[in-house]
Amino acid sequence: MEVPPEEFKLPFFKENGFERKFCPHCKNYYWTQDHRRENCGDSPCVPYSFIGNSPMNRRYTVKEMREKFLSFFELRGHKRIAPYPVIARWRDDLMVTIASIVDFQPYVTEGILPPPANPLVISQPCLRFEDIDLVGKTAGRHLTIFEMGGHHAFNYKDEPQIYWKDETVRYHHELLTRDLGVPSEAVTYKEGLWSGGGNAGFDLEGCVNGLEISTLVFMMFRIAGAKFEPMPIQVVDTGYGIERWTWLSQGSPSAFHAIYGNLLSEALEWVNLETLDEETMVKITHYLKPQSLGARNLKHLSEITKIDGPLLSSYLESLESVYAALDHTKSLVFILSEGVIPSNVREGYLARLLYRRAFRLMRRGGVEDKLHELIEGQIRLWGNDFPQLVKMKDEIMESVEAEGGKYRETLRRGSEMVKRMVKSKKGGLTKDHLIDFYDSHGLTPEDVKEAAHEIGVEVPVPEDFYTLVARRHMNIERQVIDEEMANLSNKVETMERTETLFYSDPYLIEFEDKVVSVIDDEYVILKATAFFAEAGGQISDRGWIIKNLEKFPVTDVKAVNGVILHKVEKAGKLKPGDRVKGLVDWVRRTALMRSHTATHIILGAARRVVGEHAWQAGAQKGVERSRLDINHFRRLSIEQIESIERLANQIVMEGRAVTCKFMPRNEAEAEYGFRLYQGGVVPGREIRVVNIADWDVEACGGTHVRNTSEIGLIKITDTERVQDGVERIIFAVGPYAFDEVQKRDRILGKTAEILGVQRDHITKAVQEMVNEVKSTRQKLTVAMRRLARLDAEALLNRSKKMNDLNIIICVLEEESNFLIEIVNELVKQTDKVVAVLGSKIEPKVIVKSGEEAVSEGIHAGRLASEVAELIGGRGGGDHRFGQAGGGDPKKLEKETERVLMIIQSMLKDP
RNA sequence: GGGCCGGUAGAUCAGUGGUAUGAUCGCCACACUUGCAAUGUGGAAGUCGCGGGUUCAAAUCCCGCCCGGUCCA
Repeated sequence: MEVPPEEFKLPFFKENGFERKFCPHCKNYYWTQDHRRENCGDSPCVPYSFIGNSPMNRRYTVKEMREKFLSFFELRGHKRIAPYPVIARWRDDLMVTIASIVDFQPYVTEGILPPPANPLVISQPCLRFEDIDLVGKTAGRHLTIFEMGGHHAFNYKDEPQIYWKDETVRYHHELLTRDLGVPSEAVTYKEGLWSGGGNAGFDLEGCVNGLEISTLVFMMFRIAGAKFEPMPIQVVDTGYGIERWTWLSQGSPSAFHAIYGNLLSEALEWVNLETLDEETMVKITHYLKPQSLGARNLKHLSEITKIDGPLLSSYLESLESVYAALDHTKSLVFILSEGVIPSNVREGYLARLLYRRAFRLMRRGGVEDKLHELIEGQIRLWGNDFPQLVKMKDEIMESVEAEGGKYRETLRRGSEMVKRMVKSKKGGLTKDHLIDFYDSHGLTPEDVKEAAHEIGVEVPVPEDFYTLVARRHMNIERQVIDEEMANLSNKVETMERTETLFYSDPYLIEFEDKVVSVIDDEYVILKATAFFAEAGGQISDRGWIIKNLEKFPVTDVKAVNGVILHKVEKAGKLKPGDRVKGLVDWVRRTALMRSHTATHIILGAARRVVGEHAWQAGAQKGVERSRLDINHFRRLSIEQIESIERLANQIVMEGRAVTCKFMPRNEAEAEYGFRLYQGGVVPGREIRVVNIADWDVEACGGTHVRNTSEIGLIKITDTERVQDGVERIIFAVGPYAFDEVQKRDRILGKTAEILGVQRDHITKAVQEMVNEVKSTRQKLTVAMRRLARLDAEALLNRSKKMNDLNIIICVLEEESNFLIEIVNELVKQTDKVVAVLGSKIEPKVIVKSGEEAVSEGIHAGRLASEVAELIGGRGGGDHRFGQAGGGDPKKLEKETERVLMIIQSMLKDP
């Protein structure tokens, strides 16, 4: 979409002599006061000119710049808002907070909720992974984590405007030029279109001396599929890159110098780069590009820095690595501080990706042992401004240790695999092998190269490696649409929402009502209902709808767009307007209420036992069994499980009050924080908050008991690892928990009875018995072998002679396994033997040819095949050993002569 | 959530339809040694992840499940 030429004809530009010009490099329009200017002022159209030459009036740290920004807008009527988490748990369309406006989407931007203040100002840590490959290569223009300073104004129709384009640009210009001293002519405003998080609008990008420092978005569209629709409100959505402003103020060789200060110096020392003086770094900065430096550029840079080519190359690589490692570890600590566990799914994968990349970057310089020190350094550096980091420090470090162990294990296993592969493949490794190693085993081409190098084999790495990997992953996304739900959704579109009696009184069993509608002779809709529809992992109620004296079983209950549908047997007999009675299956419902409250209690207990990172990763509340999945980086130990169980039951015994109430989303978040969203995103302006006194608070739409004592008993029956980083706790409640305890007791009792020992001695008795069985099995094997030897001797004595070979053909009353033992014993005694042994017990014939017999031409497999034909079966094998089956081995007795003839014919002429 | 790789002795793994005489490390015993280590000799150790199917015959082929790893959203 093109920016309309009139879009930014602002009074501010006119008053101050700004002119709209066209940038021939990037083909964008921009506004400037400098009439001789020939470019938009953003890189790469123009090189950085602020490095070593800051246009600002003093140097700022990130903290100072953030404060400068926030207080500037505070003084101008904006309310300062605390930052939101970097993991966007309140959204189901985004994993991470990519911009400050994300905090207010979609409820505020859709006009459903009021903003926390209007206008407001915030400095929001944001994560972006699109350009992760460029981090470090561009001196800090690309980062995975940055703070976005945003001042936002929300303008509603029919209400006085807070402010819009003109005032936004005035604020920006004032802060930049008057407060920070940047010459007004140095500032350009480039026109563009920004979209993200479901909204879009035209924008102006503020640039100074080659650096884009802000994006001023005037959000007025909602993105619906491929179309832009107007939004109900107009939102000033600004993004000030706090780190870039800081960089600009310092004019330092890279943004990393400005952001990390001493932590960067420390890291540079690790890789012996502390000797690089600032002047040299500045020279180098201009050569840091996304693409690798060509030979000519390298030569040129080598001349101006007076550093040897190869040495310079290694400096550049180390510098990029240190830069990127700093960025990645900062991202990592922010993500981990919010309870994310590195794993192979969703946000866990982002944490793993960051850890592994950082590890590899550090390893390039041989300093991967310093990685955890660097991570601690990040917590120290940012902990003052973001106390969550300090609070979670121990958990972060523990999680990092666990992840480090896993990665080292992956590398160890991988390098062994590479070495084996290299040894077995004489032709060397191909591109496909490299891709396989990466895709299936997490080894980068560098890892493979290194492992192969250790055993003296060189592996070429293709330039376009990651493109090849990406190509392999290109496939069409399949979209599964629930047709039934879509169909129902259409049919209830115009209906009123059903009144939810189960919220006003969760203990209501029986109610009277009128049928509103019947859909497809299957679903009955009432005006109000006490039947709970499946939601939040709680399965639906069952029960009956009664008309006159006829009972109609309710087999399922669904909620579609707030309309509750009762799936009723023989629903066709019910008509709109019928007076009916609803009766909820109370045994089932009580069990579900107990399970649901118990789930919250166990989650609270798990958090206290394993740590704050124990977020709910999923849950299902059933009648007999329920389960709760939690985030954790290790298997739960027996002790931890017992502690969780003990704590949970303590809460049950204490009889704590459980309250459920609807609260405005803003208030609930302010009071309880984002931990509310354990069960995932909860839609709506008002959310239902379930509070177990001083134990656990969650946004939840389920039915709960009024007091924890009603649960009676919680028994954890099992835990399992659902996937990396997720532990599943399976439990039973109330009578089902009691049943479970009795059942276990019964099993123990029965076991003790069978063993004939007291319960306390079961373990010992079983151990002894297992030992006994093992030794008996050994003795049996020995005895069988001895028997087989005796049989072998006897058979050999009765054998027929052919040439110098002993021929044995007979049918025995033995299983084929034992026949195999016999023939093995036979060849131990002489290699001049051919044996064809049939079994009377199963349809099997075993054929064995001793080594001497083999060399004389007897092929056991072929013999087995021919014998099989005689007895009506099939068979085969190799030259030493054959077996046949399927026919009747007893026929062998009558066919002895024929078998002898076959053997005769196989013999080579002497 | 999807793709890919894997599951065989305590550990790491060979084993592409025909007897698990499996390999290395570790373990045990004995020998050598003042002792340890090293070495030598011998030995123990396996429901081939689970369930079905195909076949005369399956660790091996097919299907389903479970578990682990890994890449990508």
